[in-house]
Amino acid sequence: MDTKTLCLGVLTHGDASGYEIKKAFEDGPFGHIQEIGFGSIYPALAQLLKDNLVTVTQYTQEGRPDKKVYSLTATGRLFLLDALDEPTEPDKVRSDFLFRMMFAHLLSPSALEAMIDERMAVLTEAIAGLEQRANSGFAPASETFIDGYALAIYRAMADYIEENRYQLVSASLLPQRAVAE
Amino acid sequence: MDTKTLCLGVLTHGDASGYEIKKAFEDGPFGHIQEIGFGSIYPALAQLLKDNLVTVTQYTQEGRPDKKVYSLTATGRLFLLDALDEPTEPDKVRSDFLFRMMFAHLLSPSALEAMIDERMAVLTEAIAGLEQRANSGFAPASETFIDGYALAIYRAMADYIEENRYQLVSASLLPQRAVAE
DNA sequence: GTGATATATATCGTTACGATATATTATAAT
DNA sequence: ATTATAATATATCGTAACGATATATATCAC
Repeated sequence: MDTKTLCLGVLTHGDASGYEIKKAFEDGPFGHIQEIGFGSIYPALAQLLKDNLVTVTQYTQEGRPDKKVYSLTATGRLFLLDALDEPTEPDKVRSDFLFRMMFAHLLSPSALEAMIDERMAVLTEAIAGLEQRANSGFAPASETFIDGYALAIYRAMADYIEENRYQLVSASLLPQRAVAE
Repeated sequence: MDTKTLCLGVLTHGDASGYEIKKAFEDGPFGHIQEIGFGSIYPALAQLLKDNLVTVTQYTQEGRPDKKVYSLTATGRLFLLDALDEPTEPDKVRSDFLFRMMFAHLLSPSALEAMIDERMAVLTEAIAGLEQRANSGFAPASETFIDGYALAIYRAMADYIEENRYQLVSASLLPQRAVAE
């Protein structure tokens, strides 16, 4: 799923600027699907415009910079529908945290504990945020489903780490063979 | 965590070729951390060699292509240790599946069911593989921890989808407003 | 008042990704 | 028996994405 298709997806929820599309992938309804940066969004929007999959209207704002609001065209909508019909790619994960845990035996116990504590803090905060959102107002079925999915995963992560962290910490307390050899 | 550091990480487990490094990120101990392709690995190894973080020995094999086996240098090991000491980046996820679930209301019920069934099949297979590996032999604490972590997440995903899929399917049965408007 | 956060777009160099090419052997299927 | 596929092994190349940076203003907290 490339950035262009991702942008088209957000635009089905209503017209938006590049900045607003980014926000949708941060805290908004697309927040747990993936992250995208401005360096991907603006070139993608320029390309979509060239291909007539979106149109743009420029709004002059007082105080703030001009806003370019993009709208989906009929062709754009069909393009998205076609993309949705293609085979689903497997999920892609990259966990800097897990990579570090792979080298628990090379870390000092205190450094390791600090990493795990930091990770737990991030998870606890994410869980609290999702719980709050779940109890506040109405959302479309898809958003409720995805928020619940993310919540279930974060809880599973936090529970697992809390119950098994001692395994890594004891490995860290052993003589650091890999460094010594 | 860039590809170069990822490669150095694998090499702490012993000398390896580019091909073997890729395998380590497929089924091996690094399997649940992230994916990397040859297009990333070979240029990374060339760069590491240039920077004297690894050395290479070429083995002429009968039948098979020549094998270039890379070894970590002392400098390379220090480089990895320094990288491990830097702030941990947040996990990055990109889920083509969740993106599609966001548009459940635009899909036909049968297409949606097929996507969910396919996803469940992938998860069930991953869970079975991890359960088998958990009951077969001894592994370092870090690998046991990471496999258990992955297993906990896959189970949480499968359980959640099985219990909440009806929410999406009923949304799909409603008139497709977005297309009709 | 000073620094941080939010709004808003854009570019640019480096990285990474995905597809493809090449070559051989072992195994599986028809 | 023959054909196809998977596995072993390296490498490149065009495209896509990422991360940092630049620019500009307003609000908000300390």
